[in-house]
Amino acid sequence: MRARRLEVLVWQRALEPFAGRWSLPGGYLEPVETLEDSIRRQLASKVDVREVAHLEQLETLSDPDRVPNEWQLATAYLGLVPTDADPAIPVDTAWQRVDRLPPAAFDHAAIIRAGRDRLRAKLSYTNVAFALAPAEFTISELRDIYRAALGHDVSATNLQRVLVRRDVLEPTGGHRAPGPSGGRPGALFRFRARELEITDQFAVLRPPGPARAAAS
Amino acid sequence: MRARRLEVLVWQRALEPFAGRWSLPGGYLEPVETLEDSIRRQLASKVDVREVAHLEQLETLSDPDRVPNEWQLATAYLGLVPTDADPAIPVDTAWQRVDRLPPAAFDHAAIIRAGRDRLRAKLSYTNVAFALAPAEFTISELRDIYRAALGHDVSATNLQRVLVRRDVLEPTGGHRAPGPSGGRPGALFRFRARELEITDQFAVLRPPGPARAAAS
DNA sequence: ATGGTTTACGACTATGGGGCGAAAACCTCG
DNA sequence: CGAGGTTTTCGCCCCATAGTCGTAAACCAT
Repeated sequence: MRARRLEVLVWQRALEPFAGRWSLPGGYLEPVETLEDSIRRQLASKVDVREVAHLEQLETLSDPDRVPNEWQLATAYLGLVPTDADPAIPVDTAWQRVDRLPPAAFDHAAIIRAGRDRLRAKLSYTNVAFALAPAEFTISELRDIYRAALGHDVSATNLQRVLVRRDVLEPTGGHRAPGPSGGRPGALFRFRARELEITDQFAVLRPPGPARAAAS
Repeated sequence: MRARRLEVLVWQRALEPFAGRWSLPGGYLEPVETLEDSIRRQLASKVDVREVAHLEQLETLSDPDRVPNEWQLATAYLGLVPTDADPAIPVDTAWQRVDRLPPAAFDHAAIIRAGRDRLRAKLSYTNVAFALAPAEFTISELRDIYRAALGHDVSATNLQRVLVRRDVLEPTGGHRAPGPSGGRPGALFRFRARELEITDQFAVLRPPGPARAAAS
């Protein structure tokens, strides 16, 4: 999230193929390391992004034509960085708006779309947003994040009610001072957990029985 | 689905490592082919399964220790076969119950669990069941499939209502003759589509607006 | 104090799944 | 041919949860 927009970190290729086009950060898997270790290594060395709050595998691409004159497999990962993190990035890299992406190299446009879709879906039934939000935030700020990621407006009332009921959000007790134009100060919230949790309530055709356990 | 049970097709390894333990069918990626092509080739040649109604990528495993004395990556796929398909399988292969799996080789037990979980989740918000069900079936038969895959009982009333409302099921008009113990003949249904479709109704925090389109 | 702005909260509505019981449609047996 | 048993179907009601809206609360500036 940058400037209330969902953005990707990409770098502009200097060499052929696809010189001048934008490419996702990445690199070769070294022996002997895990894919995830490799990703973290690439990010740390090439673009200095250590604040990755969430990392998950998207898909392994194997189309023989995805790289010209070469047969190259790639495993794409989705990595999320909080809004308040502002990593130093090399000169040839930049944050680009996901919804107005300049021409991308290889199949990276499709990967980015897949990542965006995965994020959108998971915003509905998980607490992934913890990986985009800062430690504390008001509902309005969180609303901006959801709006940018989902691509449409979101009701603040609803957002708060849903996330609090699901126990993914909790109030910190603090309040944020209002802006220059005044207004009631917003209550601060935080994510109860800062790792992926799934809300299982979406399972349909549930097991029978007199309702699920409820704390007294 | 075999005998009202969710089962996996595995083969018993003859050689070390893991001699005697059960292993998922698979093999090496040949140059130059897609991962999916490779899977289909392996299945067709090694175990003669051509009736795979649905095939989707699960995950790529890269733990350096997943194969002893060797560094081997693997991409796991989930493949589903309808109940009425009964492929000829080699002597060293067998269908094994997923919920009572004999000792598996490598990390295959985890893969099988991941596949089962993916299937369970998708039964809730997609029409994957088309890949398990025969062309026509009664609600009771479909109920058996859901029960076996989900691991718990399912209400037939609910199953029908939900799937028909979502427009994933449609009546064929035919009826199945009752069994030896009598009973009302069940109406036959079919899946409207025989490829993966997602029910988007689960998106929470929907875009605002005066309800979504409704056919007049 | 007044008006403008932002946030919070309660009340109402809509949607869709779960549970249950009665009715329908078939069997077998006397 | 009727009675009893079995399986399927269907309608009705309940409840959980999300979406909408209006009003009150809490702040600013003038």
